[in-house]
Amino acid sequence: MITKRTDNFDIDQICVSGQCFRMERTAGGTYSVIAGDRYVEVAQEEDRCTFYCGAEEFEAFWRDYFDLSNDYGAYIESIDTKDEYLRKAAEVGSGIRILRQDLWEMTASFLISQQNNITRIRKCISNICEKYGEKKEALSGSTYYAFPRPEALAELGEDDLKECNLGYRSKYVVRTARSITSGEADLDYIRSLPYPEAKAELLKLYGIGEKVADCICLFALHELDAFPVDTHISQALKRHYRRGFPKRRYNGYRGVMQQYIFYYELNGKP
DNA sequence: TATCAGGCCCTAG
DNA sequence: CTAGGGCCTGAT
Repeated sequence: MITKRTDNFDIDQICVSGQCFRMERTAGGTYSVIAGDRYVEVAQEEDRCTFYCGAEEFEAFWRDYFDLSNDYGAYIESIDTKDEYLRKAAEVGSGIRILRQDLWEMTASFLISQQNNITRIRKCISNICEKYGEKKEALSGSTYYAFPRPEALAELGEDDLKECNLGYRSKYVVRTARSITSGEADLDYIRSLPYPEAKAELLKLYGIGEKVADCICLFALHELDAFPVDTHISQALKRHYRRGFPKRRYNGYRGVMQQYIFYYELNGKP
């Protein structure tokens, strides 16, 4: 295990922010995090976090995963002092980080997320992992399931994932998995592209529209300019930004502001 | 019973 | 190009 001082980092806020679906509070008050085929537990007290993994693994993977080398205080300080709504939202969600998650896992996860609620999204993903993912054992001895590779889902029938409660999204996931294994879509290539081109490639996949593509860009490709607009964000923007959200002001990190607003709308209000 | 939840696809006009 | 119906499923 390794303990780090962490500013503007709140593991609970990250957990409920809705960008990751395989992080949860454990009985012991720590958080379990599954990313691809990796697993770690995190405990936080104030501004000190303990990661239950070796120092090498922390440096090689989890530091980047949690975006710990980035200065979110600077993002928050840049907010327009006259924009009380955004300042409040950022204050409430100041511990949020934009994680660097796996591209395939985010693609499948946000295909599932559409017209769906977070509780059920988590359930769907957990079902898929248990049915098609590799069973693994953590250092602590607890077992978990890795997220299945595209190959494992590509061979299914289009409706087979309905058994995992995906409903009509089943064919979206299966067809997209097939596009990837067939080489029709190349995730390594997409990863190498700048934001607009990467988004355009993602939009070619069956079941991926504007909102889902932006979520994938933000949470997997770490394109901080991606600004996913869902029903909640859309309503918040109408209420607080009649003349449109000042995207220009936050050029380069608009997606961070989107997350503060999203978190505030869903979890921040009394 | 109807509506909605972190949309997208497809078809008409 | 824009509007609108249909789609799985569970919660309210």
